Amino acid sequence: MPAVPDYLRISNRIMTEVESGKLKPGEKLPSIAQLCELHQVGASTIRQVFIRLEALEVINRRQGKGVFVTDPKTWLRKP
Amino acid sequence: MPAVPDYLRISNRIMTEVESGKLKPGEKLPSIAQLCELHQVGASTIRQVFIRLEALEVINRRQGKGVFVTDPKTWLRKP
DNA sequence: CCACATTTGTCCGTATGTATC
DNA sequence: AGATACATACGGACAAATGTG
Repeated sequence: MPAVPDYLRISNRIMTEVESGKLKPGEKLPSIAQLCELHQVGASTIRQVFIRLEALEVINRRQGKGVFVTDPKTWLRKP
Repeated sequence: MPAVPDYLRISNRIMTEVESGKLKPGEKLPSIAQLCELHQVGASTIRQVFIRLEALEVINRRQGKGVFVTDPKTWLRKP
């Protein structure tokens, strides 16, 4: 078993990319299908990523439109 | 379709029960099988609940042992 | 208005692995 | 060894919102 499961690895990677400026607030993430292809995982795994990132307020999901990145300043994190 | 999906409804319910004292910090949640029975959902839905609650640091999952509640004071929330 | 494609949303069942008791 | 319980991932089915023509 991997030390870090896919859904956590991908979540952390996305958060890092936003913090580094590679992904900017307001920007739309690739579609689920594209993320599946990119990370070589199933759609259900991407869904776990989204549930986690949404809980932390890192992303904003809009049915039919896409998934958008928020500003790191609004993320939920430890004090 | 329900205004609030199962995984959110159940997540919120658990958080409310901890805040109200019905569930105490350190306490073990019912098993996945029991939660499925209790809420009449599949195990995959309970998993979504756990992923969300873990992101918010409301629970602590320990493989083979169980899922334990944390103290509301340590939860991630909006300032 | 309608038809269609795209995209996200939700839920389920199953297979397999790993830790604990 | 066996039972229990959590962990991860996958694929399928259907719903709902959006945009385009």
